[in-house]
Parts: sequence; C-alpha cells; structure tokens
Amino acid sequence: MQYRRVVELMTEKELGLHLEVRGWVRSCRHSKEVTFIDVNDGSCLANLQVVAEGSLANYAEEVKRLTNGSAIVVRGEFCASPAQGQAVELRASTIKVVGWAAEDYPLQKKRHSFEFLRQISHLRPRTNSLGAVARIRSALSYAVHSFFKERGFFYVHTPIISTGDCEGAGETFTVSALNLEKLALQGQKLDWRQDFFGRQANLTVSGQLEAEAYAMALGRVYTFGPTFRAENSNTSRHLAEFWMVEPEMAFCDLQDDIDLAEEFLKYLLRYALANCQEDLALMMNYVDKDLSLRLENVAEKAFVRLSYDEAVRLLTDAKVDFSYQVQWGADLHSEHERFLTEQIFKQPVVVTDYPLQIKPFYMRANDDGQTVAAMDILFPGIGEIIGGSQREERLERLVGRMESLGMVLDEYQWYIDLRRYGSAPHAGFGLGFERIVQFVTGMKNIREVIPFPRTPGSAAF
RNA sequence: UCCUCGGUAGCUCAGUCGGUAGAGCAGGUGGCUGUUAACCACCCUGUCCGCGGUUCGAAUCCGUGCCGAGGAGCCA
Repeated sequence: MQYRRVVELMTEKELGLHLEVRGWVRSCRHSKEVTFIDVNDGSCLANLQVVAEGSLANYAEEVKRLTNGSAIVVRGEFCASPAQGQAVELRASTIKVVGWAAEDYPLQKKRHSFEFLRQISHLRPRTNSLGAVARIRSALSYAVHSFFKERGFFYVHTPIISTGDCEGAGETFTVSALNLEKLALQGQKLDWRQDFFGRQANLTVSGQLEAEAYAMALGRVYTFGPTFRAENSNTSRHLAEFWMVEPEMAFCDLQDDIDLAEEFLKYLLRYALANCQEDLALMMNYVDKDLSLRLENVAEKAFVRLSYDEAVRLLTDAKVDFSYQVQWGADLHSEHERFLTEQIFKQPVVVTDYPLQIKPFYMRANDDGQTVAAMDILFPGIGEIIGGSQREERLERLVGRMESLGMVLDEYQWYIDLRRYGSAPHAGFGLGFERIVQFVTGMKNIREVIPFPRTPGSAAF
C-alpha cells in the first residue's frame, strides 16, 4: 500500500491506484449510506475528499461520529470524482481513526478572527490561512538560502548569546544562570562575575558584528537566525523575538550593497509567486485581493533611489502638515516614510546617506563629514524592511567615532582588530524576515507570520 | 510607554429608552440527499472580563483594574 501526500495527488494523473492518505478531518457531510470527509494533511491548501460508504465495517460506530480535527488514516481507491467540486477523490476501503478530536475542538468551519486564533497558536496552523502562511514562510526561508548559495555566500551561524549589544540596536534580554529569586530574598547585590559567563550576557540583537569577522575570512557570508529585542513595542510590526537575514560582503561598497538588497528582495517575491500560487490565491481571497499584482509590480520595477538630502527636500516641498516636522538631521518618521512610498512614488524607495549623528558607530563616514554610507529600503505598507550600510573599515575613523560616542573600546577590541589585520571595504544589510513574510502574505499583523509570537506580556506556548 | 476603540454562549455577533439575554456556526439526537462553508427538525450551552459605585432594578450609566486591537514612539 502506497502512502501518498495530498499535494502529490492533486497532480496525479493515474487513476485506480490503491493508496493510503494520512491527515486530519476538516469537514464531514454525513448521510445514512455515505459520508464525505474532507481530509487535510498539511502538504498543501487543498483537502482530499474521502468517500466513505455505509458498508465500511466501522461506519455506524466511528465514521458517522467523526469530529472535525480528528486524525485518520484512509486506504482506498484513488478515482475521478463524479460530482462537481473536485476532480479526484479517495473511495475508502478502510478508515482508521488514529486520534479523536474532543467535541470542544475550537476550530469551526467558518472564519475565525486572527485575534482568536492567536490565543490558540498551537491549533491555528490547522486553518487554511495560517497553514498557507506557514508554507509561504517556509518557501521564503528556502529562497533565502538558495539566493545566497547561488551567489557564492557562506551561511554562518553567529551566536545567540552575546556580550555586546551592537550599540543602539535596542534593549536586550539578559541571560543569566544565577538564582535571581534567591539573591533577591537574601537581599544580595548582583555580581555578574559570579554568573555563568563571568560577566553580563544577553540574547543577541544582531549577528552583524560577528558576520563581519567571517566576511573578512570567507569573503561573502550571511546569517539567518533569531534575534531578540526587549523593547516595549506594541505594534503590528514588532516582535520581541524575530528572525533576521544579514549578509556581509568584503570588497564591496554601498552601491553593491543596495544592488544586492534589491536583487534579493525581488528574488524572494518571484520565488513566492512561482512556488506558492495556491497559498497566495487564498491570501488574495481572504486577506488582500491586490496581493499578487503588488508583488509582481515590486518584483519588476526598479526601486527608487534617493539620498536623505533629497528625501528631506521632497518632504519639505510637499507642504503636508506632518505631526513631526521634517528637518535635516532628524530621523524620518513613519508618516514621512509612508508619504514617500505610498504618496510620492507608490513603490519601494531606497534612502541613502543619512546624517552621521543618527546612525550607529560602525557605518562608514562619507567625505562630507556629515553623513554615512547607509541605506534603508522602505516598502509601502510596511515601512523599513531593510537597513544596511558600508562599514567603517578605516581603523582611525572607527576608533575616533567610538570614542566620541563614549564607547568602551576594550569591549570591542576583537571588532577593532578586524581593522588592524587586513581590513577591507565591506558592506551588508539586515532584513527583518517577518516583514517580508508580511509583505508577501499581505497579513496586517506581524504576529500572524511567526508560529508562536513573542511580544510584551505574551510568551505563552 | 502614550492616545483611541473594544471585552455578551466554544466561535462570529445582535441586544433599542436601565426591567438579569438571543441568532447563526460548533456540539448532541434524529431525518434526508453524490455531498461539498450541505440541508431540515429538536436539544444543550452564559461569572454579559474583574472589582467598586449610582439605582427599586445594571450587559446597558459612572469609577477603577485586567486583557485585546488600531495608531504613535522605538526599530527590523
């Protein structure tokens, strides 16, 4: 007996096969002598219709009592369906109930709100929409790796536990093996020297600095892993735990960096369009009907590139009454970014050469002494999706900048060393992976595009 | 963290002027049909988010706490 997944059967041409399907009941339509069961095995969006005749040994006892969500193994003949609604079906010879779903199974056949589904994150992948999102996320993840592999990048696993904070990347979560409760009860002071690592450690906020070290050895590398921010951000675009893709390239400047980033984003969109058609069609029906048009547009058109200077001028000339004033030297706010991408250009925009004082220490100073070789890629509806820069490869410049920011150089000696031993121009960027999954799926809330979202006050499951 | 809006059955929601609750779905029972968000009949389901107040009487009005959503800040 051949075990087959539903996704294969949807394109199987040979009829009359005897085979086995394993999955979960999505819906049952009972009558006296025949029951139709929609079985979903997660391999694709589509259900397989199983036809269960009254002659089955366990028809009255089990088949007629099947509940939604139950796990079943069906053996039978794969044949053309005489009725409309599906091309093929499985005429059951045996149906084995592997695991019953209790009658309080919370998923109904009707639509649920995403807020409700979030409360049952362990069950929500069994819905059409969250199942589709999970498959699209997986496809995009695969595309990340294939994109870099095709271009000769090496995948580097940077550490999750770190002792630097990538300066300005946000609040960190402390990692400790100390018995904090006991220390508090005893009224003792925290002494990190007594802790596991002999100093204070935290969950990483970025793998960039470590990736730079490997770029200085392997040439072109990327990281793709979880990162953590303890910011009290309560928005539909932020998570406390999210996945970031961070390539780093030696012998590259800002222009190469932007070219790569644009090519990368388009590659991901085209990959999804080519490989996730069925799931994207579902998202278009239920979440955003213009989705594929928007994805195709972004995948084909060249991104608009402009300097921070020009962006500030455009926003000032627009004579729009913003809540935050646009002025040279201040960072662009959400409303400004949205105005650029959604009102002026109606497509992705790359803003480059930001003022030095609003950007972190590792970005390369431009010759004007005022700006750095930085770039942000802004997407309509999403905001900043990529942030990157050419890194400061000149020892004196880097150290000078760190000193002026009051940083403790000892903490970063290894990073400074990279400029002492064969430094080379290099550049990289970071992509918030969930943001691109959001863009591709059209999901409004970032909590729907990661399986078990971590946000302030919420780490259940 | 700030602003705005919300919390009624397992789910989606209605509930008028203050008089202690309802419809669909889910679940149960039966019927019926190659059905397909099946259909029909009957049955079951409530700390109206918690606490306090006003009132003869509160799901409804007031205060407060908790939780959720949208937006902002911060960022990816």
